[in-house]
Amino acid sequence: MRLSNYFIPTLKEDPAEAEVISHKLMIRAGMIRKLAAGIYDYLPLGLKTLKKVENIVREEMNNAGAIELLMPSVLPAELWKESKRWDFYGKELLRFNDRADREYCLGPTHEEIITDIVRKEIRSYKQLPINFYQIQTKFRDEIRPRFGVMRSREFIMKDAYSFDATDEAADKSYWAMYEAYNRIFERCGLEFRAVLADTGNIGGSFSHEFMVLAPTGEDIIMSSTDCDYAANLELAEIGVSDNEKEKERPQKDLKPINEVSTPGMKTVEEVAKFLNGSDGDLIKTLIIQTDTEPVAALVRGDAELSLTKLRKVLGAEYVELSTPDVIQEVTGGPMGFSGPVGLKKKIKVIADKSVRNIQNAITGANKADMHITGVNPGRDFEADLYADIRVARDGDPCPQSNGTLVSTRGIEVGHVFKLGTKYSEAMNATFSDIDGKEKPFIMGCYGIGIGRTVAAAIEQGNDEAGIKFPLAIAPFEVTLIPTNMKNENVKTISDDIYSALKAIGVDVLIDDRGESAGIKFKDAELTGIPIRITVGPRTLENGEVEIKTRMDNESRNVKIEEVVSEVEKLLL
RNA sequence: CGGGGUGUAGCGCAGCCUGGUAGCGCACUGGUCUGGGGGACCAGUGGUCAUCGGUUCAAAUCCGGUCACCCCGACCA
Repeated sequence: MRLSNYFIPTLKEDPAEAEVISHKLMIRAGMIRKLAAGIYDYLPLGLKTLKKVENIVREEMNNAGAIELLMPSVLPAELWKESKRWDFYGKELLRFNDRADREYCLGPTHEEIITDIVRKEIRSYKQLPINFYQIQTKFRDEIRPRFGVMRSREFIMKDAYSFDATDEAADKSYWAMYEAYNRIFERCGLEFRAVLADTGNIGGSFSHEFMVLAPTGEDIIMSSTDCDYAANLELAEIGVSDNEKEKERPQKDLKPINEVSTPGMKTVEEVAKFLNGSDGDLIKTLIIQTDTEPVAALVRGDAELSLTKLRKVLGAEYVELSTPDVIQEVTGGPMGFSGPVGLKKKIKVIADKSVRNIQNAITGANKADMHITGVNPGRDFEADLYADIRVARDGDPCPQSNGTLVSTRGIEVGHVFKLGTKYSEAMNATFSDIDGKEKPFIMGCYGIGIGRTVAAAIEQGNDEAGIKFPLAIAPFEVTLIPTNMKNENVKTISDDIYSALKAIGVDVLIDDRGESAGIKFKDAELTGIPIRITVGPRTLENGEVEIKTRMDNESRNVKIEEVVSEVEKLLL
């Protein structure tokens, strides 16, 4: 490509609207422009990068046996009503009506649509397994889009859906995708990690997220120091700690319970300080609303309740913090003074396992401005269940080895789910099995955010000068810079090298603008093209040109005749 | 949806408090020089000051409504 015939509108200054580095750099490098909140134009350079990622994804999906198709992005309401997600998906689903007042939405994901295709077309177990995928624009009306294409409303996603006859076969499909994802992100040149994840409102039985490691990531990953255990913070399990192992806890000095006045003190810190205790001496009692009934969740004062873990423990669809009204009704006291002793209503009490061995704890008294000291689990109240319901922290024991958990930040670029029969049952999608019986398909779904992968690569690779793209997904492999377009020798040799590289299939951009060398260098660095060849009178005197690699910013001079073979070596 | 903020030339910003000539840097156009790190000089182009209304002799500036965008939070494949 000749830059004089191309379009890369770079910017010298950071755009005011951008906050994170990838967003700033994508705008500055002329890859994207914003059209509306969370909606972006991909300019040529951005599109080119996107296509590189898409091609890697497409190749690996095809290798893994998945079959590409394309579904519409405007979807009729009927299918969404069948799966009940028309009601459950909420405001993230952008809905509208056509001229005949029929209801539609813009597709945020396509489980319903693919299930409809499969139930109409696949009759027999003999046609299974089958895995369809597409690379397509999605729309999710995010509450708060941000960080450019990392969390946009309209975005390009690769989504795949597997259909199997048996649970074992479905597991096989799942792990095949898991492996394909590993290859995809490896080929993209990213540092990433697959971690256990929550299934969220897609539903299903288990899932992994593929996280690109970056300090600016929105997600927190807990991983073990001694084994390969890694999970999203919200559901990272906590191993049994030493003090939890002691079944025979010392029964000394159990104090009687005692009501004390704690005027106006609602937070753990305030109460602990007032009563000369530490945060860990408190048992925090949270009243949680579930699908069916309110429950009390107990965690140590220095810990944080994980709603995700609680939801799993309860087997509930939804859990959320109760409103003050419900708290008053259930506990008899106002918000901020709840405790497990003397609850007004008999409700289920779920305690974190770390609560069991707290002695002489402080809890709310279920009365305004009152707390109780000397509370002992087992003596003063009994939990219906002790379980792991708190959020893991750095240094917590690993659930699978003797290691400890450490936190890292990541950007979720892919997610694989084993769905089971959630959609096939809801939509009556069945096949005839070998025994002649109609059975629902066992499904899996697998997503990759294409644009987000590009942004994540930039978050991972950048410096003061701009982007450092991994070779595989860089918009161009090589940029060729003639430092002075008025110098005939420079021009001729540049053109020769350009033609030679093109002839062997190298994706090369020649900066044949009449700009000064400085501007060309700045743009080359900003756009992150991995290999830069500089042709200028200085090195030409010795019959040489300069080769510089963007990733390590190392440069050296090579003979003109050797440029092509040197580039070939770098591309290997 | 709650809290905060911003809208002035293509981009980044000043001017607003204290009402009276719309300004700076970059970019852009023409020219001369320069030619390995966003170069210099000369001459230019470009704005309904988001929008609607109010106050005033006079509004970018003061007041109110609306819209858009950004940040924090809750939320989130």
